[in-house]
Amino acid sequence: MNKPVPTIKDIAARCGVSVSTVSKALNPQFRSGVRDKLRKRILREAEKAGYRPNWMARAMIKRRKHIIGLIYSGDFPLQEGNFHEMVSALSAELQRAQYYLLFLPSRLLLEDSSAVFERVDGFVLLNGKCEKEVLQEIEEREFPMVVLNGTVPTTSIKIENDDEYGAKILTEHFIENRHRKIAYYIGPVYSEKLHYSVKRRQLGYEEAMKQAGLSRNIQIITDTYNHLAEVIEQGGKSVPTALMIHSHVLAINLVGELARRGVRIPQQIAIATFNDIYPIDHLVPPLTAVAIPAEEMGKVAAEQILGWIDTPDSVNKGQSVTFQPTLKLRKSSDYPLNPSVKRK
Amino acid sequence: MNKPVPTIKDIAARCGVSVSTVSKALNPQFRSGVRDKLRKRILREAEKAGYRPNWMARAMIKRRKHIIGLIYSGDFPLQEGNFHEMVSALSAELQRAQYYLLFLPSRLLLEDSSAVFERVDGFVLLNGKCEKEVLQEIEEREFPMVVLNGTVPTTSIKIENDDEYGAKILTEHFIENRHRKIAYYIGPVYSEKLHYSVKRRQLGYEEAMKQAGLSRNIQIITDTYNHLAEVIEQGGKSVPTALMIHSHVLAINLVGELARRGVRIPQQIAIATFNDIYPIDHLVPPLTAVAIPAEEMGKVAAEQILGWIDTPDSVNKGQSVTFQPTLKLRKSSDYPLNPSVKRK
DNA sequence: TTGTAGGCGTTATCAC
DNA sequence: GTGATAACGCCTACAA
Repeated sequence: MNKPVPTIKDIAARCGVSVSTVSKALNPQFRSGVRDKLRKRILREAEKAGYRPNWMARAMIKRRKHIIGLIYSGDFPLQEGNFHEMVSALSAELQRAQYYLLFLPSRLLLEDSSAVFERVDGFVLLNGKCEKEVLQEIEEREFPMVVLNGTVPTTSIKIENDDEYGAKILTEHFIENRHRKIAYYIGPVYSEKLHYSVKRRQLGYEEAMKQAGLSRNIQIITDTYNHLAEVIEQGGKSVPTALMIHSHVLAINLVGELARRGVRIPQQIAIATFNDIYPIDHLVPPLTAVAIPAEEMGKVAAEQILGWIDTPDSVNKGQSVTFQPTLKLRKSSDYPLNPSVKRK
Repeated sequence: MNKPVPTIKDIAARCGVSVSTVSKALNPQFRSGVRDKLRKRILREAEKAGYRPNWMARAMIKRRKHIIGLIYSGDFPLQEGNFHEMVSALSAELQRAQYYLLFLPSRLLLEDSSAVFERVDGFVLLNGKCEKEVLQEIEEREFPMVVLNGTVPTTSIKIENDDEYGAKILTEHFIENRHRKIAYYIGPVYSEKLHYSVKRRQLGYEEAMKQAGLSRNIQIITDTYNHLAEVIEQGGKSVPTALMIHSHVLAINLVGELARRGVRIPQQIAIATFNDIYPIDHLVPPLTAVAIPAEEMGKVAAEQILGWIDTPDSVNKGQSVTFQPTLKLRKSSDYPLNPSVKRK
């Protein structure tokens, strides 16, 4: 805590040169401007002394704080478990450029926005949830902002995941395995406002079904998982043979219930869901899932925000980078159905 | 983004005084040193111009970055849902002192600790999980650190929750309601390493049982929830009438299963658990739970770390502030048993 | 009570 | 290729 940190002055003194020479030697931007031999000597000396540039002094001159504000609002998205991977990749990538993340519950911005704006060079908005006033101020001030994994009415850069596509390839996977009675299970609908991903996935599902000529088999299920399990156990003509489940939480509950009833997965019912996160691959059987490239998304978010900060003029505001999710195939859906065989 | 921000110089010019006078007027530490009338004029002018002190310039002189590192390691504690409340309160309290939180996955510290140390005035360690090397370096450098809600071998200040006490008052609540067959349900034990709270809560439970002369009724259940529900449904002499459940996740699963089987809660079995978080009070029936004062803990963490930073000498290292949880009584345990009535 | 001047650690400008 | 010197915005002895 109290060790005297060597400054550029100390290094200069040790090498018998001036501070400006040391500064030039240290900053690679001045390719020339200092003799190669001298530069090496200075670098060695700096290394030896454990010199580290004082970022505050640097920030003051460059007007760069090297800090990005990570905004999130409301409760932590507990169920949306890709949060951790995304932010982890984001912070790792930022660190490579010596940038760090400031923790910003959006309330902080509501209360004293100036103090926040003063401290950051830009924002990453998590999950795309944010109060309107905050968004508006960011846009007005023309602050760099990247929206990570969410939809929000803004002209900032957006990093998105193609939910529709994910549902489509998942449905197609079932179709390839010769399933025809494929349903989309979204669980009981308690409120009018569904998470936007519910609709997106439905679109992909319906598109795949239509393309396969299965429009008439489109079925959206809103049962409780207990009841649905009962229905599946009893079987019958209208009971689906494959289930695309909206949330992994719902999937886990249903699988547990089916297991209790002795329903075999995937033989009696093939199952797959979204978000490839723990404990999905530890269930019996492990669950097939649409995985979003969370790390990649975090990384790209970092690149985008840094790009905007570095060259504000050449930034393409309002653009969105969309990622294609992939299918993690596991036991729960691994059962090619033979359509010629009648199922009870 | 590009508006010229007024500096102390501008204010000085407008008032026709020197910068140092403005500085004195602005900093309340110089109670005297400037005429009251002049100070007011300067303050008014500063207000009018929308002056805000440049925190970087200030930080450079004062050697305070006004930034606290929030360290967390490994995966996000999905199940430990008090995270959000704690951090929210922490950041709100820090903001009042113009301090902000830097997001620090502990990996960042492993990779380039100097860069991190340079940027913060102290640390808050979340959930008490952290790599040894990191902890060691923090201690060596004598950096202020507060451990929030976790046990960790360190000499820093700790903010803890008295888990043992929580289990005790919960058990006593059952006892007051004339239960005698009170069990502690911890769920299937998959690995050798149990979360430390499992043991802590067990201690509190056993103590309360002993004090009530119920030592012989102590029962730790490690069934799956499906099987336990079956046992409860069938009833019998050895089946408990009250259940303290270690995790709210387990509780939710069990309650769902019991409901499916038509077991009445709390009449047939009284239930209570830990962590008073969503959706515990939305279940049917709402669940009694031991609530930890998450917000209070976050707030105190802020106070402690700020105190350490402000007056490093007077800090009581190694101290721990322990909070008493409280019982949130709800329907799931609200059923005074009459011991004279034989239960099936 | 007020102002002057030096310094915090760095980078940028312009002489040499 | 190198080195004074002036910023950056603020704080704080110390002098007036």
